[in-house]
Amino acid sequence: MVIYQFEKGKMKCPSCGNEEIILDPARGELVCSKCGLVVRESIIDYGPDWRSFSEEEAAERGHVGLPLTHPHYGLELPTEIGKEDRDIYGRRLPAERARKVDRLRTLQAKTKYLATPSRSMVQANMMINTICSNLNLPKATADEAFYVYSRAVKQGLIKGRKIKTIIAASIYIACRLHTRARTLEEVALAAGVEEKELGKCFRLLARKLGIKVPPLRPVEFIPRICRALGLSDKVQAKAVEIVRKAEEMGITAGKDPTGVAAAAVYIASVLCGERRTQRELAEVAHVTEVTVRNRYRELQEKLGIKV
DNA sequence: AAGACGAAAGTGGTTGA
DNA sequence: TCAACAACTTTCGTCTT
Repeated sequence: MVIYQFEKGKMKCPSCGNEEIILDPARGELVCSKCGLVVRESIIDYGPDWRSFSEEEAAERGHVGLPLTHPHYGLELPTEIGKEDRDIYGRRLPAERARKVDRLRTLQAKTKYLATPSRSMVQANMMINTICSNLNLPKATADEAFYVYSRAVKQGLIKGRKIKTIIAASIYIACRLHTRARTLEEVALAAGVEEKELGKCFRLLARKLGIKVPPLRPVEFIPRICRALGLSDKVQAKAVEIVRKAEEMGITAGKDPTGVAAAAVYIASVLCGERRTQRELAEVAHVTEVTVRNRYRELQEKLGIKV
């Protein structure tokens, strides 16, 4: 994701009117080529900073940059008005000034209290971070999850439900939004909640918060399946190619994406001479051999692949 | 003997009346 | 709310390597 797109000729130097503005990537600044004026600063590319050769790689590697949210309530260093009515030189303040300062002090104490997050929010944030790190999710995804969770709290979706389940659902939604595929099963296990409950809660949150959750795609699972079975990049690339064709033909809709991914990897492993058994594929993809087989057969028939 | 294959029956979730 | 439906799972017998 590039949040700032620089195009030549689209910008003018406010100082000299020069239209050639150049980007200094090291400093993150746009600079006028003539007079050197910094036209724009703090330009940050939140996209990946490695080259990636496939969509999955891009997804795996696209976790660069600071998180865009700051759910660290109560952790920042506060500025406080001192207790004594003295200026920086240690002189007593005049009575009128002292009254004002005192008033400010009182106000600050109140706002500080208001700005302090509730204990439960801090706890929720900690829980989210713990679960996310167990799932090997980057900080940015954990922050997204916290954001979803806090919206759920604001909308009063918590009462009557277990907090843990809402948290798990928030994490699951964050995964989907960040295309870092995790199954309901995995998130449920990591959070210690029932998968069924999690599914219900996930749908509820998505609906009530109006979050459009992009559908799970088989490609998101391929790198992890390949890694689990020690398969080469070649197999991975082949599997991606197969899935992409299948998607184009519309034969993946409505099918369990993990099953499709497993079948594609199975075919790819055979084609590349790194054969794994259907059983192995089924195991790492958490589906049955039969499902692998059915998808495999479909892919083979519809794509005309001979194994 | 292990792996692959496929049929049959059961299960949980979605959809539309 | 209920029935129909598609997809997935379990189970099991047979075929292939």
